[in-house]
Amino acid sequence: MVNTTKSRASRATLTDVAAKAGTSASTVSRVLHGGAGVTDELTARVRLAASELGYSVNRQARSLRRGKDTAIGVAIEDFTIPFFGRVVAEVERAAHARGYGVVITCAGSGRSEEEAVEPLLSRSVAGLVVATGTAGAPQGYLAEVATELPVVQVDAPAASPFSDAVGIDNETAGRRVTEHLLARGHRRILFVGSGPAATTVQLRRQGYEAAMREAGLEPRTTWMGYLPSETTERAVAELGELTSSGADGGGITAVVSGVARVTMGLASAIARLGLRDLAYVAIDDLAGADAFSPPLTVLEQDVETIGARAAELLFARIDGWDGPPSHELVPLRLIERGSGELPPRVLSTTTT
Amino acid sequence: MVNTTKSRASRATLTDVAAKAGTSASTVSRVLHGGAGVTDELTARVRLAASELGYSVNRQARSLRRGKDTAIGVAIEDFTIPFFGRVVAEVERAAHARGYGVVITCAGSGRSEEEAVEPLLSRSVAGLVVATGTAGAPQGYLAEVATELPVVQVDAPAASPFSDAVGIDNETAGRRVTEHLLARGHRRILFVGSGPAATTVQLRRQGYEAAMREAGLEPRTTWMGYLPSETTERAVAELGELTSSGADGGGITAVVSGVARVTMGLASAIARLGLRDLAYVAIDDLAGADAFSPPLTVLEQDVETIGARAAELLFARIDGWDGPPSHELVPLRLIERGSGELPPRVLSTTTT
DNA sequence: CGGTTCGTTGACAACGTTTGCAGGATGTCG
DNA sequence: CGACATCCTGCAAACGTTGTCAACGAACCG
Repeated sequence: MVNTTKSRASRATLTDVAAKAGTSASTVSRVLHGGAGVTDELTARVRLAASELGYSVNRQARSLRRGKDTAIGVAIEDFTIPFFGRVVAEVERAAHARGYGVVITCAGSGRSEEEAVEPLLSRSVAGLVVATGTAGAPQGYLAEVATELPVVQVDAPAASPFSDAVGIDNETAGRRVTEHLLARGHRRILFVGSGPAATTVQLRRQGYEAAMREAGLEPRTTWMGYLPSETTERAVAELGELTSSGADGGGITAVVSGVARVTMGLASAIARLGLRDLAYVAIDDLAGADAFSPPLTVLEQDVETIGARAAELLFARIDGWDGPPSHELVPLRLIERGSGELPPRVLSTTTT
Repeated sequence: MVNTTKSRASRATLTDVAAKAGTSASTVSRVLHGGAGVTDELTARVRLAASELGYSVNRQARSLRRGKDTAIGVAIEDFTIPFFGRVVAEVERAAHARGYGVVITCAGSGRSEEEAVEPLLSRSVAGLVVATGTAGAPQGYLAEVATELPVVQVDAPAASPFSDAVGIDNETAGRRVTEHLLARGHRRILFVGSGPAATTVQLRRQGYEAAMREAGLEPRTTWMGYLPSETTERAVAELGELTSSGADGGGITAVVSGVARVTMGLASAIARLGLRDLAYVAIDDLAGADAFSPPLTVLEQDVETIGARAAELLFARIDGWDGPPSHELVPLRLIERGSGELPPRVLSTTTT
């Protein structure tokens, strides 16, 4: 009763609840968290007092005492990319279900790994989900962090000796889309990536190249910009030439987009250039892919499963599981919508 | 030196630094945070010791002591929606620049406002960015929170008496896209929204209706699903009928998409139905809008500015600014890409 | 040369929670 | 009826930081 006036100003504390229930803070803590070993009658009294005061735990104090926060950290390369947003959504859902908070940080755009992750570590997060796969290889610092803290990498370019990872088999992805086009008779297929720095894209390209070489064909790769507009401009400038008969005896008849980032711009360029007979397959699904004409054939990765598995692995580690580092691969699904099933364009100089 | 072995196991503490520098924790705190009133020589010694030990502050302890965390909370309706991802990116950038962390929570999908925000409040965040505008009106709980804590609402349906808000003028948005179509001769224009519950969409519809009535025309509204696939199915079923001559003497010749959520599905349906002469304008820009055929005319809101201003307002409040609640409106920009500039379709029963 | 003032530093308490430990009460068995 | 075990509860310390307060030394002025 003595605290009633005060507790209006700020949040009610354990001591407030204890006073109201006529007991001690320790017991209140036990009732609300520990659970066991308290009389039913007292438990009820404490519960009542707590709910009347609208008590909820002060997590700073708890974390300070325990040395670990009931929160996980999520480091994302770029929040504006839909892939990462979907990962965040899944991870947040899992965390919330377990009473964990989610602290985020952006790991892209020139920040060092250390600079990006420090705000998370200084909060003693219980674990880390790191999704910077398209940015580059994991650096030394993250390995160091992983020795003290569970870390799960999403969309990691390769298995890590120091942390769990969830993602797709990027090389297989590159291979599958290429084989899809090869099976439909395409021979001159162009691979488009966002830039040589992104290791996941490099792996996808390796799959593409392997498939091409096995078919006795010459791979051809080009890089386009980070932003859709950059990609579009570049693609408009390049695609016109590339699709017409080239020096090597014929223009390309099909394009593989190696990463979502360039898919949009490429599609714009193809539409703008009126290349209606150019086959087009993209790795990563895209909202609105079936609004294109023709609707876009994509190799979809199950982002929700990736996010969910990442969270599951992380919480297993937090709960003390101590198996060897695992690298989970999530199945891919090719969605045939039309653009990837176009036959090779008949060359302008030949039959009918 | 005595702490060296220990500090390898966990993070170095103020006391560790103090011991190494041969001074007290208070002084180290002053050097590293307070700044003033310490000898240059001692300051240097402390700095050296801190960097050698790789010290970084334990924010739980600081927050516990200060009563406020150097972190802000961000409540988002749905992380998979690009709009919110972009807001998060901007807010995170601003927070990081000021040394603040960002704790996120999802406020959608059946969670009560209280349930969503509690994990943030129990961390004593210094302020809140709430972006749930498309979900519904702010409820009482948030108003209560806002009395104790700076709150900025993003994409808020209306000005709030209890918190700052940043967004667009939704009614004007609805009006502008409608007038754009009216100016091109359209008379039978359909407004499509995601559902009557979203108040921002309701406001946009009011703008649409006002413009229509002022032109002496009858507004027509329909609601479509949350997911693109739902919208597509519904739209395919409805649009065919609506665009052919109807009971009122003619089918619709133009469509307004009231919110990004349905734009994609609508575009898919239009493409699938082959309605090439149906004019189409959407509120909210969309990645890939210019890959559609014809490229999609949109009324774009400057999401980056919205996010940045939200952060600025919030930090101004955190710094103690105490002006009246403001409701900032961010300018809109109509991007004519083609789909909105199509002339009214000639009715199948008439001339030529 | 003594007194006062200022500048610099360290000791200490407190933030709210958790948890080991001890103490008290109750019940049971010898 | 006494002793011992069991169960429940409260006390107190600790987590790392910050900020108040006092103390110490030096410098300056009278």
